Amino acid sequence: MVSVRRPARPGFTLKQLAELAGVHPSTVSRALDPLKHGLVAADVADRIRRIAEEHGYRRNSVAASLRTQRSTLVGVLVPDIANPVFSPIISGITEVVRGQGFSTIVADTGGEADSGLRLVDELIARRVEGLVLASATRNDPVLNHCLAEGIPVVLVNRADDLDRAPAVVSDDILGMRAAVEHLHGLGHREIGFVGGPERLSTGHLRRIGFEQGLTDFGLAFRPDLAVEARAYDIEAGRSAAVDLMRDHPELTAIVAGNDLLALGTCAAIRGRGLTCPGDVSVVGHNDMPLVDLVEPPLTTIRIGPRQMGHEAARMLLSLIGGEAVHHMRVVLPSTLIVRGSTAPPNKAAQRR
Amino acid sequence: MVSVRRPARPGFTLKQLAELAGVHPSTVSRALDPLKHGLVAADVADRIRRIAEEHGYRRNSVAASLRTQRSTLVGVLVPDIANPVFSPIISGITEVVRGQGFSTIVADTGGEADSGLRLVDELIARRVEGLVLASATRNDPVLNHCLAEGIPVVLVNRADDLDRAPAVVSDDILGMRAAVEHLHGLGHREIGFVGGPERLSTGHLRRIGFEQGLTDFGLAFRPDLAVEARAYDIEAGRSAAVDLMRDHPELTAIVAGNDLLALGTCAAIRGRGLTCPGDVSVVGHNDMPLVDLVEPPLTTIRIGPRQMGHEAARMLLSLIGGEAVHHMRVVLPSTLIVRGSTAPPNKAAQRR
DNA sequence: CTGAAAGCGCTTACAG
DNA sequence: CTGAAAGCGCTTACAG
Repeated sequence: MVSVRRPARPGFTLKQLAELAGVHPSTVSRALDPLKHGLVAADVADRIRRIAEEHGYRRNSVAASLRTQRSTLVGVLVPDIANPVFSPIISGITEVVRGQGFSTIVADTGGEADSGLRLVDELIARRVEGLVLASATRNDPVLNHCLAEGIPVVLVNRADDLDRAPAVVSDDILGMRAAVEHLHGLGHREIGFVGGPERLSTGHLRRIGFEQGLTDFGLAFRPDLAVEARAYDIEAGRSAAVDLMRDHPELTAIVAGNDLLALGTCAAIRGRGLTCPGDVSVVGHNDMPLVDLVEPPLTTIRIGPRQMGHEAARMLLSLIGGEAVHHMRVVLPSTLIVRGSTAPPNKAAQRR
Repeated sequence: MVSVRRPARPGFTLKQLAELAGVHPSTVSRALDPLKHGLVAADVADRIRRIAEEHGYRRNSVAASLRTQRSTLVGVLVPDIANPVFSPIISGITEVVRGQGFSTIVADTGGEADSGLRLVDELIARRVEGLVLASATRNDPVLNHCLAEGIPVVLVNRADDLDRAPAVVSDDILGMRAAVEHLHGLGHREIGFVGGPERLSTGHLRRIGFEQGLTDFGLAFRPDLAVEARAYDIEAGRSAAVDLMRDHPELTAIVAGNDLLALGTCAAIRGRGLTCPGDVSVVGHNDMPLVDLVEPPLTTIRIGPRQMGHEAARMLLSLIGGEAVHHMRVVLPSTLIVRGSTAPPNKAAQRR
């Protein structure tokens, strides 16, 4: 069972503990520090720890932080904590930094740069030792600010255009090429793209990947085959897909920039009185929870958000430790997961 | 556009700023404190702020915290940050406390009491001023610990059996009664329950609500009509529903303790070669994202997790401010959302 | 192995 | 309106 500690005695400080133990505060400090209690005679250290326990001593890490100039705190900025892509990233980061005694402060920018800047200032005032930005745009004012402040910073899921900070991302380009390859293999030749915002590296690179995919298989790319949704959500995806299919009724397949855009695309397909995958196949990206249970179950590109968090945290800890980071962009592989939203093209649809 | 501040000068302290301005540090402290700069001559205050800006002064809130004995930090414990029920709760809490200058540290217990205790100790060492527990069981060791430590604490989503701490929850009982009412109205008379763990207030109260629902409509409750899933996830729901339907093939409807259990129940129904809602209707709880898009779209009870977060944060701030809290349990209403997973009973099914 | 001293960077009650 | 002093609770280089 769970051991319940002696209740805290409010205002019981290290100094008082030292008096009780009949030693100097510095000895108490050493005895209580796992890295230093070797410097103290074993019996003394034991006695101090026993008294600390009996009296419910609680170390004040605010005071320790001020003295050591280290907060053992890292900040994480996400554009939307409720977006299921970010929660495993956050967990992954926390898991790794906890191992080094760090805690994580998570802040939600709501996707707004102004709010991001305010939050970063607040985190800096709290002396966080480093920052992970999951919210970065391709040229991010918040990243500019962090760089100007000289605080260790790592990007995750999204990268900077100029690689001014290390980033851990999934292979956006290869993922979308795999999507096109899959559709081409099924026999599709008229393939469109509903992408995320171009100001985000994921929006930009996944579109590039789509284009490369077409080229890989000798299909002509024309700019109007790719539309840009104004946000990564279902409604923006639906709206963009409506436009795309209005201009391109010949399409038998659509690659989407993420799963929510894909779900919006499915809605747009139904809105035209068509079916997915009967008339139009759809591929998403991310493999977020429950997309295996929607109708039709979504074919998508699975990424490893938790691993991205792990890797980003490891890089941040290196940076904090003053080590050089050797890779400015760590690209994790992703996998095509084939489900029910893709099928060979319907001949009738092709004649439409 | 976004204004970029002068870069921080590392190690530039209030004392140095005071020297530059030719005033005493205490005057700088006052000039920079929005609540106190009225105490300083306007021209002096302006000059100080200008110099602070020019030199990239950054207040060290660690030092301020030590001096004032206030961290303006609150902690939030969740059992699983990746569970979409908790993200809006976290957002809601953060939104409210930010307004009072607080930041939020989120910690993920993974549902384990030991881990929760460790995390709470860490948060207390960081001198968080209060804690929101979204992870509480009906008799929670972590809550015991917080109570023993005397730290302000509020529960959210889940309550303590003895109401030893204020809690903000949705109306678990009424929600499940509404589910039964809906099914009864469709004509169902053989209704079962797949509930969450009884050690959680949601698991316990929703089952009670189910039982009351049966009684409301003159249907006999027998204990074996309700099974307990070992966790709030799809697989546990499936497994529990398999057992329930094996023992009760006559059921034409199943109420589930949350949406994931409901999705598991749907899987179990398909596993028996039956259909939902053709053979068995299913009702969930929470209305989590995407359950409107699964097949069949889930009939469920919608709660307001963000509002729960708001309310919990307001209560915590009151507690921190030393005010009395008048309601030990704030119960927010929930709403039945009817979708495709419920339909009138199939006569053939009833004869099975 | 232990102690004495200094100091991390702020804020605030007190005095003038 | 401003200054001087004290102190929040730790840690660590230095001395012995």
